[in-house]
Amino acid sequence: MTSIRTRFAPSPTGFMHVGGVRTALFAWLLAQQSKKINGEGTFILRIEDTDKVREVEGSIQQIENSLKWLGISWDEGVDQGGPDAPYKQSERLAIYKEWAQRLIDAGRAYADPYTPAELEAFREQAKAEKRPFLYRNHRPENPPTWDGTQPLRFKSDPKPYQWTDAVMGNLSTGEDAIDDFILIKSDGYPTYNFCHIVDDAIMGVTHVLRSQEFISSTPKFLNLYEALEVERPTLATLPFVMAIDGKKKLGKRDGAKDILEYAKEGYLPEAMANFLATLGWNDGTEQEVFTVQELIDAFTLSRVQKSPARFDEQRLLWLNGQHIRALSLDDLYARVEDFWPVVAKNTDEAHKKQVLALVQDRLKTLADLPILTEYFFTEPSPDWEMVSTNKQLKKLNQEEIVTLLAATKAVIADIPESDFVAENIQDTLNQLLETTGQKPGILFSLIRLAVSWAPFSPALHDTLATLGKDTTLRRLTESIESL
RNA sequence: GGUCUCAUCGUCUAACGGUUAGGACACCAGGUUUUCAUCCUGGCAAUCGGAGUUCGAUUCUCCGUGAGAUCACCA
Repeated sequence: MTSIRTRFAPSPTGFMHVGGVRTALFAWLLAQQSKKINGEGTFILRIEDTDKVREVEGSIQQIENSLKWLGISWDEGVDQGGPDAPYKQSERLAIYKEWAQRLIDAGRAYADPYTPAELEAFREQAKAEKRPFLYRNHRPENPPTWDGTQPLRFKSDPKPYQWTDAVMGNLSTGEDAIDDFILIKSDGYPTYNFCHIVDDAIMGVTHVLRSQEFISSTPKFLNLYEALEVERPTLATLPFVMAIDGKKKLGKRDGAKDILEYAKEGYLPEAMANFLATLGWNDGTEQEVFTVQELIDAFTLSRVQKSPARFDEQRLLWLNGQHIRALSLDDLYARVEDFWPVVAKNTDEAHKKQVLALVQDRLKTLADLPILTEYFFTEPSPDWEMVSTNKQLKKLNQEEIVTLLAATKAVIADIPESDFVAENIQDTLNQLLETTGQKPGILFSLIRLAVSWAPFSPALHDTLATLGKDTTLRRLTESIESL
């Protein structure tokens, strides 16, 4: 494998959604793989800001933050430079002008003399005659010298194309797909169609990954590569990521979320990377859960799916749980810093870690932490409806409840402070089961509610051990008194 | 409308032309002495339709059908 150079080239028009991030991820994986195999591999972050109208303030920062969150770093790019700096297209206008001049000199570009109204008339005429509109059918015979105030058009060489796409396989089109498109707009900025090809050539990009919507523009690009006499990179067209319920491609207008929203919702970046990578790609084995390193090793363009995939949040949620459980306690602790319930604010690290260990298996997202742990940090309010609506406990009358809780208090109080650990508590409670003649479903459920007043909690003996002897006794007392 | 692309369980997918069409998510049932979750076991569930090629098509070809993309001085 030769050394791979890939790039991610977003336009700064807002936040990043999952579709865009997946394209970046695949390109990055390819570069990392190349780095690993032969020591060389480059991932470039280039900003395509040639549409000043659609540009959104702060987008570049947002894009960088999104990539960083996912663990994607770039070797060359806007904020850190590189051999082909600048990496912002609005700062490269002179380069595009120079390349455009080459095309003009070679007779492959000309000034567009028509007004927008005239163009519109051509279009309507074509529509009325039910034939496709092609600008080249109206190519002016003696175009004016280009002075930068008119758009500069590519003089295309229409012909059928056949090419191989690294994902889609063999593709072909007829000559109708080729037209005289605009290279440089009348505002002096180049179009995407032109400048991305120039930049990819200058930057030595070997693999161009982009989403499916560009597939029908590819023949135009092929035509331009020839006119520019530059080598064509490997083209890889990724299928769309579709909206969850609909059949439309996932876009900002169709409810696509900012990737950073998922961070706020408690998703792990490695889970998101795993999810995005396996959305439309698999390594041919039955492995479902991948670390980022495993993805780097296993990724191949040839195994990317040709058909669009739907964004399945259930699967993302499951993967997130898998990755949370794979974390060491210390690592998890570092990640949940912003997710503790506010009442845990002044709790010491040791206790928080103890609680965290108990709920690690129960977290689907980091944001589940408060509901799972709040009662460890603050006194819960007794809610006897939880007992009266419980299908096992509702048979108990008030007297029985008091008797059982009082008995529990007594045996708990008998455990020496220094022996108040899960194992001993379990033994004690098991004995209590025998002396009271109760089933675990009744006695344990009652105790669990009396000390936590939570809809669910970890194993009872673990919960009590973590609460500590004093707290356990206090809550039992409070619960009895509140009855 | 022109051009182009795609098509296996509800979803994500596996299957060098030969498999009882496999796995995962979700869902359902059972188990792990309370709950929730984890974990384990089992269950439900698919090759868009029609021709052809072949001893044999999920797989190759053609025609339909369905879905999507694109036809900008947006990227």
